[in-house]
Amino acid sequence: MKITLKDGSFKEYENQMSVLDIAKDISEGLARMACAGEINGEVVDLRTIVDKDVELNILTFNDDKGKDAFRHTGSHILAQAVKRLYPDAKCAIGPAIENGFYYDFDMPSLTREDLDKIESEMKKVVKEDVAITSFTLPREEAVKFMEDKDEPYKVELIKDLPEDSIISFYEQGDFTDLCAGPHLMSTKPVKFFKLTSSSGAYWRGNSDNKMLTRIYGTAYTKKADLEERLEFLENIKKRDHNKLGREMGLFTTVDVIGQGLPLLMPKGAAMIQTMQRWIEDEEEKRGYVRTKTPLMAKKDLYVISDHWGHYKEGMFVLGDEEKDDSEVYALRPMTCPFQYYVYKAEQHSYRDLPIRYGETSTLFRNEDSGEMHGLTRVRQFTISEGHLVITPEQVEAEFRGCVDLAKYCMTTLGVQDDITYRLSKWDPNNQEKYLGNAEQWDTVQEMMRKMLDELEIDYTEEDGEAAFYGPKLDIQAKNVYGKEDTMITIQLDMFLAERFDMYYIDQNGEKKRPYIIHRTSMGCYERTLAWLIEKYEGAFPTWLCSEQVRILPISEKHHEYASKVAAALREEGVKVTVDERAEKIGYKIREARLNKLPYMLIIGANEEEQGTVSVRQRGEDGDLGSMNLDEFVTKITTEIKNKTINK
RNA sequence: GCCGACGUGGCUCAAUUGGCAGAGCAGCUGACUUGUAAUCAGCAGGUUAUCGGUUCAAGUCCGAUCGUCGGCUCCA
Repeated sequence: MKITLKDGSFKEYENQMSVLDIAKDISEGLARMACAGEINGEVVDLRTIVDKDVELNILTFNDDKGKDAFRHTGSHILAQAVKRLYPDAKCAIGPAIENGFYYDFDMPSLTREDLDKIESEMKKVVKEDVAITSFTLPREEAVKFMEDKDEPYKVELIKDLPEDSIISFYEQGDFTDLCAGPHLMSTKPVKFFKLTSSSGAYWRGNSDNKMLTRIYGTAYTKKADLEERLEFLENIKKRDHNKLGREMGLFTTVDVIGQGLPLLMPKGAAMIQTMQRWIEDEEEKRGYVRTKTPLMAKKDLYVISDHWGHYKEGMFVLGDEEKDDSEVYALRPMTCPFQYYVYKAEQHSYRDLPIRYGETSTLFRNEDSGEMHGLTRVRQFTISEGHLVITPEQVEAEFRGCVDLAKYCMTTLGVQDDITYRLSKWDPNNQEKYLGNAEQWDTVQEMMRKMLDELEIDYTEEDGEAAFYGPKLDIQAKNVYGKEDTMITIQLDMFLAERFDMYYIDQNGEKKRPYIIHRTSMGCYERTLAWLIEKYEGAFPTWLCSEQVRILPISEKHHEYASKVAAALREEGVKVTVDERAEKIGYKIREARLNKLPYMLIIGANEEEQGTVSVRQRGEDGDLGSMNLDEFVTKITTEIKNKTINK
């Protein structure tokens, strides 16, 4: 047989061989590093026997899939250690994940001390160099096998597989697990690992099921890599918006005000106001008209839109349905129907369309108590929400316009490389969650896919992420911990116009249903602020800073000139303060640097005499030397006007 | 909502494991009038998240509530 390798070279063998043996034949070094194989693009075990011509790639820890195999073995070592220490624990599942692995057990919750003990036991397992072997059983015997071991979760998993399945197992010493593999040949290579945390997790990710105990860990082939990872985890805490944003005085929370209700402090509010003014002006340039609609409405409105049916639990409802149904109101969780009634207040011709409504819109959503997080998941938030009422012919151009605006926003904020696009589709296996039928969904999803392809946008597709009234293009970003959030959304809605009886009069004088695009330009301002804090570690682009320049007079003698400089800058719209405290210049500079201000102007006798300012930029080597005042004013106003992203 | 950890001046942390709540930074007052990352001195700041319990005695032990965090579930 002929084995073609990744580099194009090939090897010929007379007899069948395992992937590992082929690796050994290539080099002993490669065999030592091998975690798995890849045959014709499919991941296989090192034990897999090759008996015909194939393309073969040996995967090591340097390959993502090799990493997964390595860490998957890590999760089995964890399970073996847990079963030794807690024989009553029942195993559920234990996959490799990005940056590590986890394993779910049905067992009492664990403390950090427990994790340390498990870690020590894992070290023993590794040291024992336990050989890992695999075997298969027919489904029925596999069920019996796991029943005998009293592993009910495994039994359930096997029973879910087709009747005629051959079930594969991996065995390492006193531990055997149901597992599709691949795995390393022994426990020995998994030397450098750490159990990072434990938490609760529902069996099969369903909140109706029992909560299991999940243990998270990570593993590396080199000690230095593990240390680097742990150090990284320690360091990102410093950028966490929830810590840094509070430290910097951007926002705070108060127990008696309540969960998910952050207070934006003057510095944070100033930043959000800057973004809001920018977006509102930009939208106006792009043909948006503004509405200002109520923050609450009678429940009847939400009944028409069917939000009442889908999300009543998530709304802040005022009044008592039992007592007097006509007096039941709810704080608005979205703006759509309000803007629809703005549309409906007048009759529209096809000539009026597209109509682009925008509103800086404060919304209220009664999120579950465990969901709230800093500024990213809150109960009251503000988005630049918009609804485009359009004819079917305009869908493509308007969708393109929305994407363009979104991209413009991301680029201006300097985060264009940190985002991914997701086409959020309905869940065909859960149709009752959505309006309309399969045919309608297929049509509109296909329409979106086509538009995205034409725009050459690289996107993923995901089932079950759509709104109940239509598919979405979601622009996603990850926070410092790698957790993903939606920053911007563009949604194609094919049902609500019908429900609200919206129409326009076409060329023939007939009533027609418009399409509606729901979209945000700046998603949630709070969430965007959080994202910027983490992205820039608090050192924001100048145009976004609540304090762009701080003037530092050397002594009291220069206060007058300092105020003159401040006035000149303020006149040009620069956000400037003067530090008039009787402190040494070194002290003032230190503080301004810790505050991550973009510019400091140091002012003393020299500057006053020559009508200059001594400019210091944020960062190391920030000293820009002496500049004429006019020169600096031009520099900073240009920077602000151009929304320059300075490093 | 579920599992777990945590909650001490504005911030960061102490309090010898149940025995007088304390320090640094920040703040205020005064002196110093300063040239590119911390001048000195003094003052003030607390019902230890809240409520209840155990105890001669509670920041410390127990319970409830509120909040924060790590996850799960959810996210129009």
